[in-house]
Amino acid sequence: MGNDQDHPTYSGLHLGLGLSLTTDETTMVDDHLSLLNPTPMKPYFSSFITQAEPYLTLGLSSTESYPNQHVAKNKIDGNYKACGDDLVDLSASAHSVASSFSGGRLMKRERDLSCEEVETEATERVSSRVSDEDEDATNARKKLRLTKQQSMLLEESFKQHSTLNPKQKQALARQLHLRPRQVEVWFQNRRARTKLKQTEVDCEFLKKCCETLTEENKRLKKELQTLKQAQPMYMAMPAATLSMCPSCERIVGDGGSKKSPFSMAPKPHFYNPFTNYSAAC
DNA sequence: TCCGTCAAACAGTCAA
DNA sequence: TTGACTGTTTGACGGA
Repeated sequence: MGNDQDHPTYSGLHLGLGLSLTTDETTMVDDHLSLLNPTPMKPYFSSFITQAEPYLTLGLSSTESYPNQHVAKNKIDGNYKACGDDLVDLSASAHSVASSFSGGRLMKRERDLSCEEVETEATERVSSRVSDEDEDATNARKKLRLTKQQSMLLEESFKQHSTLNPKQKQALARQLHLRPRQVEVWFQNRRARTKLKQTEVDCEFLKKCCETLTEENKRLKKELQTLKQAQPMYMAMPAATLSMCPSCERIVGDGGSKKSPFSMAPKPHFYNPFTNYSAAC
C-alpha cells in the first residue's frame, strides 16, 4: 500500500448513496464495556445497532481534480489511521476534506463511521495521495477526530483508571484501532483537562468564599462601630480584663467567671470549609 | 507524566 | 441560504 500504481487514477467527483450499519463497531464497544462494567449500557448501544442511516457521500476521485489543491494537501498530509494491527494509509482529515466539499452535515456523519467503513471509504478516496503524504508527513501536524464510540470507550476506561500501564495501553489501542501513543496522548490530555476544570471549579468556590467573607467582615465592622457608639465604656475597659470565648464568641470579663454586661450576640454561623472552628463548641 | 502550546475540527452567529 | 468570522474543543507535539 502507499503506491500510486496500486490504485486507479480517478477523474472528477463521485457521488455515492449508501446505508450505514455500525454493527461491527458497536459489538466491539459493547464487548469492551461488558469487560469494564458488569452492566453494560445495552439499551444505549442497541440504538446504534438498529440505526440504518442513509447517507450521501461526495468524494474526490482525483488529486488533480482538487478544486483547492493546496488546502487539501495541507489537510491530508501526514494523517493516517491505524486499523487492526496494520497501519492503513488513509486519513481522518482526508475524508473530512472530501466531505467538506459536500457540507458540514456530511462531515459530522463521517465522524460516526466505523473504522472498517472509514477504511473502505477513505482508502478509495485518498489512497491516490499517498506520495504527497510521504512528502509532507514530517511538517504537517497530524490530527484525527475520534469517533463517538472510540471516545466513549476511552471515557469508560478513564473512569476505571485515569492512568494506564503499558499493557492496558496496548490493549486499549488494539481495541480502538489506534496507536498506543494516541491512547497515551488522549489520557494525558484528559487528565490535564480534568485538572484544569477542577481548578476552575475550585477558583469559583474560593471567589464565592472571598465574597462571603468580605461581606461578613463589612458587617462585623459595622456592628463594632455601632457597639462603640452605643457603649463608650466598652472601649474604656482594659483589654486584659476582656476575653472572648472562641466557641460562642461572647465577650466575658475576668476569665469569664462572671457574665459581662457587654456580651455580644452570637455570631451568625458562617461555614468556613478550611477552618471550621464551630466544631470546637 | 505533566505542562504549555499549536492547530485542525467543529459549532454558533451574523450580515449579505 | 451561504459564506465569513469567531470562539471552543480536542488531538498532537516538544520540553521539563
